[in-house]
Amino acid sequence: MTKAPTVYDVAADAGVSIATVSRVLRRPEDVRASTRERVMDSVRDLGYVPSGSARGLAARRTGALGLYFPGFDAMDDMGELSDLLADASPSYSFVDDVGAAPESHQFNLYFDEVLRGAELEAWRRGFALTVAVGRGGLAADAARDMAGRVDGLLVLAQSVPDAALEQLARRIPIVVLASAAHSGAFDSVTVSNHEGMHALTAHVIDDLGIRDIAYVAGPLDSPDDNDRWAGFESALLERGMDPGRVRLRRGEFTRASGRLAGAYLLASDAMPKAVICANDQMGLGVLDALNEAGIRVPQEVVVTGFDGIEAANLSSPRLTTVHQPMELVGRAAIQLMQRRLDDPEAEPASIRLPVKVLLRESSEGS
Amino acid sequence: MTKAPTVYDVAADAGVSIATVSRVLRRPEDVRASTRERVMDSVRDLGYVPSGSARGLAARRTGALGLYFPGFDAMDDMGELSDLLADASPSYSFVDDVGAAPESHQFNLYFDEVLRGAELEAWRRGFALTVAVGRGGLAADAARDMAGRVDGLLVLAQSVPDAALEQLARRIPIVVLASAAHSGAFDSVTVSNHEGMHALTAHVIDDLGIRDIAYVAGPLDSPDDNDRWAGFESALLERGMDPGRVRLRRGEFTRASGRLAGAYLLASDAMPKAVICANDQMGLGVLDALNEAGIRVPQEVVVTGFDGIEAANLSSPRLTTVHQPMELVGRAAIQLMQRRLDDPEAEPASIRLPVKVLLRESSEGS
DNA sequence: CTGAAAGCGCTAACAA
DNA sequence: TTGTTAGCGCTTTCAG
Repeated sequence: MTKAPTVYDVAADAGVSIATVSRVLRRPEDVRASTRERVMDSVRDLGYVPSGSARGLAARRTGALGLYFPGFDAMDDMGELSDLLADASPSYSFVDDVGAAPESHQFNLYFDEVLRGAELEAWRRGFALTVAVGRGGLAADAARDMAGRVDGLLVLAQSVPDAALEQLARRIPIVVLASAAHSGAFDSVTVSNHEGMHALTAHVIDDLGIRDIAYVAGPLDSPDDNDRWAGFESALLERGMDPGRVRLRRGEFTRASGRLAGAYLLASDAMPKAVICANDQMGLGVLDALNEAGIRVPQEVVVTGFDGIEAANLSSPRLTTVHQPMELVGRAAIQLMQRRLDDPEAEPASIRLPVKVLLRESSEGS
Repeated sequence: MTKAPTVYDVAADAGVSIATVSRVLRRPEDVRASTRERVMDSVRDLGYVPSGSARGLAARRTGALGLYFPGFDAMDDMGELSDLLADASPSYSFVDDVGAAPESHQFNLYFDEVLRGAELEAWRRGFALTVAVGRGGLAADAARDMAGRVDGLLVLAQSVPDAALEQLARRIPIVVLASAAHSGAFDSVTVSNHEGMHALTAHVIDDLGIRDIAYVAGPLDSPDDNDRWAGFESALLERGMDPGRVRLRRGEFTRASGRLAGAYLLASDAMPKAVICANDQMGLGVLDALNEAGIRVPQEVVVTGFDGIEAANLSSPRLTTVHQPMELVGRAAIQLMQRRLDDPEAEPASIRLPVKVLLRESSEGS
């Protein structure tokens, strides 16, 4: 790390001007082959690495896109680095984990997959991807900082205050994920929550012939939850059923709250023939409660989830669910961003991605 | 997106010099309160967002760290954006998923968790995190591009050719993840693969009293696999057992290859009393094979994995395994980076993180 | 095809 | 405490 070589060093070494060095790197075909090779040799010899900052400043584009998410749960603090370096801790330990059943936070999975899709698509288009996860009340600041270093920002719905978002939008393009709310102002990507739940509900009623249904909803302030309920509701209404008479439990989108909901239903006079849950975690929780009570799924009760997380595929019975293409959400968002970067004047567009109803053992059983 | 305001605009609006604007943003306490407020008002009014590039260029630090990983599996191509915008596709579809059992790629999980840890720790220290996943042969180029835009680079072992890495190291600090190979030259973070496997093996032999053991290894070129085998081997040697006589199967770290290994063992004359696998995926595959054959685990055969992925916690029976703290790997790497940034002359350090042997139903059963 | 020169927007001495 | 003034390293006309 002596002193990073610059265009000047390369130019001097190759006996050309800095403009030529720049050209060789950006538009090689505009430079005579012999010159180009001379420059490339110098680049290699000196170990030249172009400064992203300088390039970004001069070209007025950073070549990076940003992905901003609201925060995860708080995490355990880890030991200080000094301890680790001192090798003070044992290199392994035993844990009696028999009977345990830790819960992974659903939000992480969502983030992971969206990120993966965004990263892939960004890479294919030659962008770097910078990620940030907001914590506490500094969302606006963090987002602003990020906005200063990227060419465009992908933001998960509700992770940044609206006012701040509009401010940022004056500087760089914004694409909002998982929210049609802003659809007038921003490009956005959503999934067919409503349609998916509607289709699943219709299947349960029409194909399985079940009309005695309980619904396990999520938090009131979740747009996803609202959309899903609306899809459920409309399916009932279309069939002349009264949504108001459905046994409704509200959970926190967690497995624990699903288990609670399941317990509640078990304690009631009669179990419904189907329990439709607003997400997989809660569906798995209901499954837990039912399994423990010895109720057979799906013979006695059908259970369904929503999201299509991996765990829903590993439960017994495997959980029927509606899969949302999280990875595609990330990819589509980048595509939208590219479009806007290419044509800043385009009308704000909204992509709604299709979902897949995955019929599995928790509803289709013998 | 009319025209992004700059320090000059803010300065003019607030009636101060650009230096003062800069100060208000960087070291607010060096500016008189009244002035500071005047500037802040202008910042707000104009919607000023500092340019990361300009800042990075002038300060010679970008405030970002990079995380570079080797590529995932190829991904399906998605429809073109135009199709999605045209809303040509149905908003949902049904899939008969009964009996299916898709496999998720273990590597993704690893990446996700390391990333999460790195992001958290970076954020706490005021760094942005830029991620890149290498594909194909362009690893060196991608890494170089990244190196130009960050203050330090975290690189997963073997994701970048050694020669390229050394070149980059002349420009910015490098921290290598999951490899002690480079330990002389770079800061690095590893986990106690050897010790973990050793401890697990010792448990099987000493506590469970099993000496008839089969081993399912991973690919030959995996450093992780080598370390784990070495741990296994040493445990045997210490007890006067001959590793050469162990039934050894080599898999691809995938569930499918584990299932194959299981089938092979089933077809042999006599099943061993324990099958120790070099990772969880293969352990789960072995479990699959045994379950299908009606062999009781752990009563007839004990099965163990390595990694501690979520799926190993959801299988039946739940898989005994050695958990590696992937999230901590990410966090520790950032801590090491910080240390080097603070003191470029420090000796290269290597952190080895402890693992946890998780004893679960696949080994501890009644 | 190549060179000269003018910035890009900000930070950091150094003065005042 | 605040202003002046150099650059930071690169891209990009515009000439030649």
